[in-house]
Amino acid sequence: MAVRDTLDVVGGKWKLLIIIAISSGNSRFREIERSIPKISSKVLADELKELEQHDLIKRTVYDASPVIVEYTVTPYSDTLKKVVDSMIEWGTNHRKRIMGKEKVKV
Amino acid sequence: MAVRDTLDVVGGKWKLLIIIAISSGNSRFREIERSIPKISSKVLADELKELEQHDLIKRTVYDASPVIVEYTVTPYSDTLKKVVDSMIEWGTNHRKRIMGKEKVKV
DNA sequence: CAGAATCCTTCGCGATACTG
DNA sequence: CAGTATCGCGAAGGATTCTG
Repeated sequence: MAVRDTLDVVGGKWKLLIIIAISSGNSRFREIERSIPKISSKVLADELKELEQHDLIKRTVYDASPVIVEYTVTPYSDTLKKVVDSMIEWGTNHRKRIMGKEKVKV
Repeated sequence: MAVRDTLDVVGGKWKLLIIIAISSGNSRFREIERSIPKISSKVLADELKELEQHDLIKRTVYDASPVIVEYTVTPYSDTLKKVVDSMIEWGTNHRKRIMGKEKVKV
């Protein structure tokens, strides 16, 4: 099933959030880490590797001192736009729905 | 973040697959279980409860002997259509890309 | 800063058996 | 059939420390 394939690549707790963070302008490791609440550096490092293997992000090392590493999204990750946008839309709407309900529901 | 809200509700390994299974015409517990490879009855039971709490599926008990229980998707679950469709589309394309190794261009 | 290494905890998920 | 009850593994995730 196709949905399963998608979940295998961008499922889990962090991957889409990381892609969003990078595409929002956070390119440095610490920037990404700070922009995602509650993520640890170990988890971030692990996830970045997987995303790079799937060609969804690109890691570039600049030979400075100290060394500078930049993460950017790849053109391929743009194909996830529909997925991300639909999830943003649904989540936004769902939050409104929950908010409106709690004053009526027990 | 909105995506996080969406992941909290339909994230994880099974929830979207269950919704798809039910909306595809599987309404009985064992039908759903059989239509989703590798899922166990415990996991299915747990997930069904959560989905019902989020008003994404409806559980109806018919007083027969033996008792008949039917699961159906709710109108609210239709709002997930965009999410599901975009994931099906992406997963399908991604599989082609993996198979063709570079043949499928973005 | 950008991670690697290590250790530890949580719990999602699974296998099996059993009940009404 | 439609679940529940246990038991428990393994992996995801977390905390801390350390290195270049």
